[in-house]
Amino acid sequence: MTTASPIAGTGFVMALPDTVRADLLARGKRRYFDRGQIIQQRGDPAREFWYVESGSVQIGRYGMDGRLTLFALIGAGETFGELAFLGEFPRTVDAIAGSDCQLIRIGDKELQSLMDSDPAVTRLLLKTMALTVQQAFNLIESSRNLSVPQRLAQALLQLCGDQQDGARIMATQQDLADLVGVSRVSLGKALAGLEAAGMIEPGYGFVTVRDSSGLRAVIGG
Amino acid sequence: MTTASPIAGTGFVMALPDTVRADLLARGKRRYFDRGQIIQQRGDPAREFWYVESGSVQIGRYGMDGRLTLFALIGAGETFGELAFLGEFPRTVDAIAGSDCQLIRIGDKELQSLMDSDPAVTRLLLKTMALTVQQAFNLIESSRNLSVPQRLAQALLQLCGDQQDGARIMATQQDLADLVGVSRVSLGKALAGLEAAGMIEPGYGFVTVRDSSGLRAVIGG
DNA sequence: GGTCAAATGCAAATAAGTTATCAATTGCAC
DNA sequence: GTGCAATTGATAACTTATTTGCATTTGACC
Repeated sequence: MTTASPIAGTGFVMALPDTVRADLLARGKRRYFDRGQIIQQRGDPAREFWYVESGSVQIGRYGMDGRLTLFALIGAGETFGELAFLGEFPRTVDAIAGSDCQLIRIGDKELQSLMDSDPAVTRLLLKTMALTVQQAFNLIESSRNLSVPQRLAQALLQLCGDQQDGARIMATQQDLADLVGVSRVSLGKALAGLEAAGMIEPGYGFVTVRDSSGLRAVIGG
Repeated sequence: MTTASPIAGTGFVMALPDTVRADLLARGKRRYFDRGQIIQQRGDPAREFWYVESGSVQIGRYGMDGRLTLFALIGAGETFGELAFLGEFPRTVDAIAGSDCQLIRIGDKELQSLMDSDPAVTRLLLKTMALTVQQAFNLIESSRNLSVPQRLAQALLQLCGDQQDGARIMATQQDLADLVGVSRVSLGKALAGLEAAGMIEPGYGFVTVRDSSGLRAVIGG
């Protein structure tokens, strides 16, 4: 599973110095969640944030009508939940395990230890959060000005991260539809279009990226 | 002019302790911008952020095709530009004076002095940014799940802030359309709907809010 | 008060996306 | 292999919003 999130998930931990990161991962408490299990809900007190060691997590909001507004698919190596934690307010988004997954909990104690081992951590957090806001702006802008195929291309590129062509994105069409913010029907059409252009190959529960530069071209023009 | 921004503008300065704020406002350097004048552009180095003393500022992105994606209308008492400044990256949004306005510049020196006079400022900044992200999420969610009249009601409520009924929002229908993210035609229809319900009165270059609780009801159901 | 640009109002044609169904396919568990 | 649930494919009616073009109104300025 290789994912890089559009927003809400960050490479904060990845950006840490090697020794600091190793120390964190060695000492952090691991927790396991089964697919579909709720990790956090809106309104919960934010006593920690999470590092995803394996598996994937869906970040979004489940409306009272069952509607899902998905903000991000968080993959291995990324963190989530630092916003409410650092902002000291209750969770404003729901998090659900997208697959069986293994997380490392970072609470006050661990964060303090992090800050002690590297004074630049505070600065890094600030930057990380500023970046998150920018990505949120990008999401708003693209949802207003780009067509569905363009937004899909954008989402696919973000999900396959730095991977070269051939990356397999583990997400159903419904997942992608929720992420892009359209119906499954519309997403299916967009997928078919990109497939016809030879840029991707849809599978059962996954999508394989064949021509990432082609996807970039779709967004551009 | 009374505006409270949907996102990108914050009450950071307003949240400061009285004496600290007074000190900042007394010592900060004022700059004046004429309506339509460019305050900052994407790509500019971010050497400061701004406090709006009077007037209003439009925050958004002007696409190469002339399209505008408006993220916020910043009014008096709010700040903007802290994201790129604190994140230490170039501006990612354009800022244009929405009316003749008077700003106070806060650069490294002023921020340092702020932090010296109140150690809680860093924490406050972090919270401020986390809140901004939440507001961005709200914007994304509502643009996906709410109808145009609902989004318009939401935008109007945010723009009139804590004002009681009777608040006059200085914004053209085109401004509102850019902010809500729809065409002027669609916005006009939504406005007409709210007017028919007696909640607002459209004017020439402004909108008067007559029944803010009615607007809230529109969003809710 | 006359002029002019900005802002608003209006209508038809067009485009885009959604909802609601139902059928076909895939892959896992037994 | 056989069931079975999850996923994908496909279609049609419907709703919503956009685009385009032009007419009208408003308010500032001379």
